[in-house]
Amino acid sequence: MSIASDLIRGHTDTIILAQLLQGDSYGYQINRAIEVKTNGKFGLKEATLYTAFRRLEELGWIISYWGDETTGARRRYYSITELGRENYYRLLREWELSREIIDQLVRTDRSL
Amino acid sequence: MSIASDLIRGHTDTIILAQLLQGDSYGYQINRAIEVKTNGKFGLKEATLYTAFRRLEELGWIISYWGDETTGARRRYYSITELGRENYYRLLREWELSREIIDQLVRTDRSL
DNA sequence: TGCAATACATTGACAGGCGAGGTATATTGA
DNA sequence: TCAATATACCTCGCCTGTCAATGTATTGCA
Repeated sequence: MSIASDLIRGHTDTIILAQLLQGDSYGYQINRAIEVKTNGKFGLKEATLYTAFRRLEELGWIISYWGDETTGARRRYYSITELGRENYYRLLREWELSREIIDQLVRTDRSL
Repeated sequence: MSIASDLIRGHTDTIILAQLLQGDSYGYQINRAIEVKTNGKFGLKEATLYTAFRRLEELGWIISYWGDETTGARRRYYSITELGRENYYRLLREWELSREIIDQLVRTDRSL
């Protein structure tokens, strides 16, 4: 069972920002890290990942630069900005709030 | 601070089904119950609510019937079906799984 | 009389996820 | 040697769910 698109929607930005908070990274590695973290249970689709990078860079939450690989495929690295950091913390709070609300609503309240 | 559309997306069906599991009800009342449950912090938009009813009925997860109000505005009542019940439990399990995964991913893992 | 509350419904715009397709380099093993 | 696999990036267009705006009708109350 994998996570439905609609359940992940709205969290991709936060997930990417959380990864970048650990240090600069590039698309492929970020997705690998996510897969490792979830024991292979989850990974962002490539199209989703790169769409998100474009969006986040346009918002000024991340900036990108090309790595100086002398061998192998080229890598575009991403770095979180101060604005990105601020928004990450905001999104995290929003998640925590909505998690509680959803948790309350998707259950029947026989026990209340 | 209210819940962003993208965070609620994918949960409306589960929320509605959870309400109907408590007994038959109609749109307006279901939304009232949700508002009460969350102390006014959250409510589904009408368009979202009625769109969801159409979708759920088409799926065969709920059925509807007109109430026999002799006074006041007419009410369309909804009832959860056996298929709806099964899917509710499935959606609940999916939420519990995705909640854990998202929770893990939106945080930095300094503590791990 | 006119306003708020109750109650339902539709339309069209919008945004994000993603399947499908594409490019290029390096390694490995049959 | 050369095909397959892994690494690494990217875009187009479809699909789906949310929601603002707008409309209808009834009832009660000031």
